[in-house]
Amino acid sequence: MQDVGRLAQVSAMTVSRVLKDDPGVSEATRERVFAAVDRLGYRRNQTARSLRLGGSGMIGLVVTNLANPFYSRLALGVQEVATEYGFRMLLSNSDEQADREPGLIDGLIDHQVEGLIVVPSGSRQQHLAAAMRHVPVVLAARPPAGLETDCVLVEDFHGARGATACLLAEGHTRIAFLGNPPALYTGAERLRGFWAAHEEAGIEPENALIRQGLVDAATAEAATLDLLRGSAGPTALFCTNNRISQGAIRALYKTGTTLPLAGFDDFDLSDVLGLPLTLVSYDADEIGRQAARLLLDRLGLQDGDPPAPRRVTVPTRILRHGIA
Amino acid sequence: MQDVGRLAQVSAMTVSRVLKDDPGVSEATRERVFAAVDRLGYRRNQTARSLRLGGSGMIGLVVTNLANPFYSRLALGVQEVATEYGFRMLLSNSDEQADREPGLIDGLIDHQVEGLIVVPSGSRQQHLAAAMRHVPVVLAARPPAGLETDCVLVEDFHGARGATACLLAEGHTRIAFLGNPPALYTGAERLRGFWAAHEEAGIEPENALIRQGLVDAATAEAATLDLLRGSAGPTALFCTNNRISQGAIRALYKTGTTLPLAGFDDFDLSDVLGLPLTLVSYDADEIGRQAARLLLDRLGLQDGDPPAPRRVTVPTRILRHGIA
DNA sequence: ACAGGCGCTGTTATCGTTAACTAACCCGGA
DNA sequence: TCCGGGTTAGTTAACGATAACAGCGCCTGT
Repeated sequence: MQDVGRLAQVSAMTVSRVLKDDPGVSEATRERVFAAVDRLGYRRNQTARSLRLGGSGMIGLVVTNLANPFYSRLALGVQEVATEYGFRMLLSNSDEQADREPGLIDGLIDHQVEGLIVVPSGSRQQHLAAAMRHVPVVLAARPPAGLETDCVLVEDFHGARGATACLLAEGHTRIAFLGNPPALYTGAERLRGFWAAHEEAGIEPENALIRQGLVDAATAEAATLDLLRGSAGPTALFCTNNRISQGAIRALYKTGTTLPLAGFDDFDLSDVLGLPLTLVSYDADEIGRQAARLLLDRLGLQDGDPPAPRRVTVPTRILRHGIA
Repeated sequence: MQDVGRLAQVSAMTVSRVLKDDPGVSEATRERVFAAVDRLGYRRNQTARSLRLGGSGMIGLVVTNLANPFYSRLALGVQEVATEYGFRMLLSNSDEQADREPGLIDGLIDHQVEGLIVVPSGSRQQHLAAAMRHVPVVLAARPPAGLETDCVLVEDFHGARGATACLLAEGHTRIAFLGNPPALYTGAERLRGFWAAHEEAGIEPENALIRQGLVDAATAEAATLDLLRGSAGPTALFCTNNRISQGAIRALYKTGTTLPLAGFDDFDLSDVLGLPLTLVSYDADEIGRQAARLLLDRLGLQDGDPPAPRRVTVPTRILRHGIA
C-alpha cells in the first residue's frame, strides 16, 4: 500500500480510503490511486484486513465425504448463500473418520471463521459444545444432542414412512430394511418411519429382514446378497440412503433379481435403470442454503439478543420410476 | 494470549513459545500454560500468525462445478496432498460461468493463498497470467495457452482413440460423436482421438453424426434424440464426458433403443445399466493429487531456481460393461 | 574472583490495514 | 480581518502473533 501511495503521490491511508470506497477523497486523487493500483497489480491483503477489522468474512463447513453428491450439493447451497451475504466458505472434509472432526473444527476456528455449519459424523457432540464457545454452530442433516443450537433436518421419519407405505400398498409384506448405523440420527429415524408404516398397515416387520450398520455401497451389496440367499427372502427392499441403494441395486443386478426398491435420496440415472424404484427425494442444496441462512442471520444480528435455537425442516417428495 | 499468560503467570511471548513447541521453555511453565489454554479454551489466531509469518498456509482451488463428481474427487485429491504438506485448501466454484473465474481468483489471492490450482473454464487465460504475478499457478485437466506453467492432463487423445477403436473393432462404421464445446481443450483433443481411430481403421467419420457444443446432460439428450430420429442413424455412440454419456443414455432409454456407447469418464452404476458400455476411466483424485504436488513442491523450493514448467499426464484405462 | 556460557523469560518492533484523530487549506459571513 | 465549518489528506495506534534481541540467574573452568 505504501508503494501504491508513493506512485500515486499520496499516503497509504489515502490508498486505503480509495479502495474502501470512502467518500472524502477527491476525484483526481482517486484516479491516480486506481492507476497506480493497476500498474502495480496491487491487491489488498485480506489477512491484514481481517486482523484489523476483527472478522474474517468466512464461515466453515464440515462434511464427511465430498465425493457423495449429497454433501457436494449441500456445500454448493452453503456457498451460494454465503456469497450472497458477502462471506466466503472454508470447507473441511473428514473422510468419514469421525475422530478427525474435532481437529478440523479447531482448524477452522483457528482460521477465524465467524460461524460453522457441521454435518456431525459421530454421536458424540462434545467438541461442538467447545466450538460454540467461539462461534455460532448450525447443524445440518442431524439434530443437536445435548446442545442448544440451530439445525436443518430432512423429513426423515415422514419420508421413510411414505416410501414404505408405497411398497405396502402394493401388497408387499416381506420388506427388507437396509440401514446405516442406528447410532446416526438418520438411521434411527428412517427405521422408525419404516416401522410406523408397517404398524399403520397392520403388518409386523420381520427382524430377520432388518440389517443395520451399513456404511457404504460395498457393505450394502454384501448384506443384500445375504438376504437374497436366505430361504424366506424379501419381496421388496428399503434402503436408507443413496449409497446403500446403489449397493443393493448392484446385488440385484448380479443375481439377476428384480425387486421393487424404495430408498432415501435420488441419484443419477435412477430413472433409466428400468427397476421399480420409489425414492424419497429432496433438495440437498436447500439444506445447505437454509443452514447458511440460519447461521448468517444469527451473525448479522447485533449481539444482545441471541434468538432461541431454531429448527428448520426441508421437505421430501416421493419419486416413482419404472412402475407400471 | 495475554489472558492466557496472565493466568499462567508468564508473558504472552512464553505462551507463544509453548504453543509453537519451541524448545527452551521449562517443563513446569509449559504445563502451566497448557492448563491455562485449556481452561480458557484459547485458540491461536491463525490470521495474525499468517500476517506475522508471511504465509497463510493455504492454496486455492478453482473448479467449475462441484456437483460433478469429477471435480469433487479432484478437490479431495488436492486436499489430501495439501493436508500432507501442512496446507489448507480454499475452494472456489465458478458454477460454469467462465466470466466469474477472474473474480474468484482475485478473491483467493486477496486471501493470501500461496498458490493456485485452476481448472480453466474458458479459452481466455489472460487473468491467469495476472494471477501468476502473485503466486504460482498449476492448471488441471486443461493445458496452458500462452502461459508458462505446470499442468496435469489426462490422456485425452489416447483414451478417446482407444475407446473409439473398440467400437470400430466390433464392426461399427456409423459412430456418432457427442462432444462438449470444441473451444475446450478436452473437446478438441477427444475429437482428434475419435478421428485418429477412424483413420487407422480406414473409415471416414460422417460429419452428420458429429455433434459438438453440448454442455450438459439435457443438451446431450436432445442431440441424441435428434440423431436417433434421422434416417441414417448411428449404430454406436461416443460421448466426451460423463454428463454427455448420461444424457445419451437417457435418450436411448426413452426411445427404447439399445446402442453400444463409448465415452469418457466412468460414473456410478455404469456397471449395472445392462448397456454395452466402453468407458475411458481415470482417477480424478489423482489429477488433484498430482496438481497439488506440483504446486507444493514448487512452493517448498528456495527461491532462486524456479524449475521449468512441467506437464504430468494421468493414465486412462478402458472399462467394458455389458459386452458379451 | 571473574569471564563466558547456558537456560529461561521478558521487551520491542514488526507483518498490512484501518479507525480515530489531527492538520492544512479554502470558503463565506460578520 | 478573523472565525467557524467543510473538504481533503496525513499521523498514530491499534488488531494478535512472533523474530530478534536483551536480561537475569546460575554454573563451570581457570
